[in-house]
Amino acid sequence: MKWSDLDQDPCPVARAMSVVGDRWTLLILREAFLGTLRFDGFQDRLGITRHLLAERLKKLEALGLMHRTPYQERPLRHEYRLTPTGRAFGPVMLLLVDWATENLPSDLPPPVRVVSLEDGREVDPVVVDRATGTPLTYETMRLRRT
Amino acid sequence: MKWSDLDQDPCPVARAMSVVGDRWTLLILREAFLGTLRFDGFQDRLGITRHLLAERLKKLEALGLMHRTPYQERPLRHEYRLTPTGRAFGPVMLLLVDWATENLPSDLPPPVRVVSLEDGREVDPVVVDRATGTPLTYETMRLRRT
DNA sequence: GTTATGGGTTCCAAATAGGAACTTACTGAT
DNA sequence: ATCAGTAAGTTCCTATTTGGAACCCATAAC
Repeated sequence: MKWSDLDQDPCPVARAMSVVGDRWTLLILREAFLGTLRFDGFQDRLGITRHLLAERLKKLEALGLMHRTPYQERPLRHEYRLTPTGRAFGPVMLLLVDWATENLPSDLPPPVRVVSLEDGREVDPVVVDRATGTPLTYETMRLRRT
Repeated sequence: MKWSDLDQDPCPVARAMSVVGDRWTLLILREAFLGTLRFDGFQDRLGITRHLLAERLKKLEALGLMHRTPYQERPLRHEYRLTPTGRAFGPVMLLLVDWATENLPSDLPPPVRVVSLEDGREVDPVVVDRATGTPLTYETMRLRRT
């Protein structure tokens, strides 16, 4: 299997990995969700090399998670924003944060949290089935080959 | 930032990336959720090199997502199973599958799906707040630096 | 004794990542 | 007019990871 063709794989897990399986990409998305818009903003926050940052942003644009739009001309400068596809990744990011917080221990307090826009309180996510409302966990569901 | 220290980072997104940010690891977890138990089972299914598979399994064991137990002695042979931490990754995997299916198009039908153990029907996941039941999307929540 | 099975390790080439300097196109200050 | 600064990259070179194949070991089966 070639890494570069992973985004064409029929398996959604493989296509998801073409996004989150690249070094740095998840952190770039974190910054985007936190409101970072510009190339140097990502670079300063993450300490990623400019070279890789340019590549990752290009790939995220190609995959449709981010888009680049000019915020000024002369000199031409662009900003990077999440597309609807990128924003739809929000719940996945939330679940990743929740899972890592609960399952990969750290002695330092987390420098980010997810808050409700309604009341500003930290959210406590649970995945349920849309139709029945049943919580979906390893105990109530299975991945199956079709 | 050193890649090898990512699992010690105070940010849960960084710690999550230490799991899903390695090449192959998400696919290894997919196979584990599908029921694969043995080294050669993973290797046959994925076409990963034995070298990398051994490394990834070691890392997943070290991070606490999988554990290795003997299923026979003479000759000693082990199988790999998800730990509670690994099984807790189930809802994240489910959300990743759902997001990729909806947002990263493929012309071929997906070779896996997630079904309910109760009625066998394909699940339709939605993330809600445990206390209020409010759906959690980009429109109702934000990641914040603390 | 030879072949097969399961679970690895070793070796080397190829691809990817990291670090630093360089480039382009301006703006604003001296 | 020159110099420093800003924003967004690109280039070059080295270090680390990955990919591919072969090799190793213990045992069982033919």
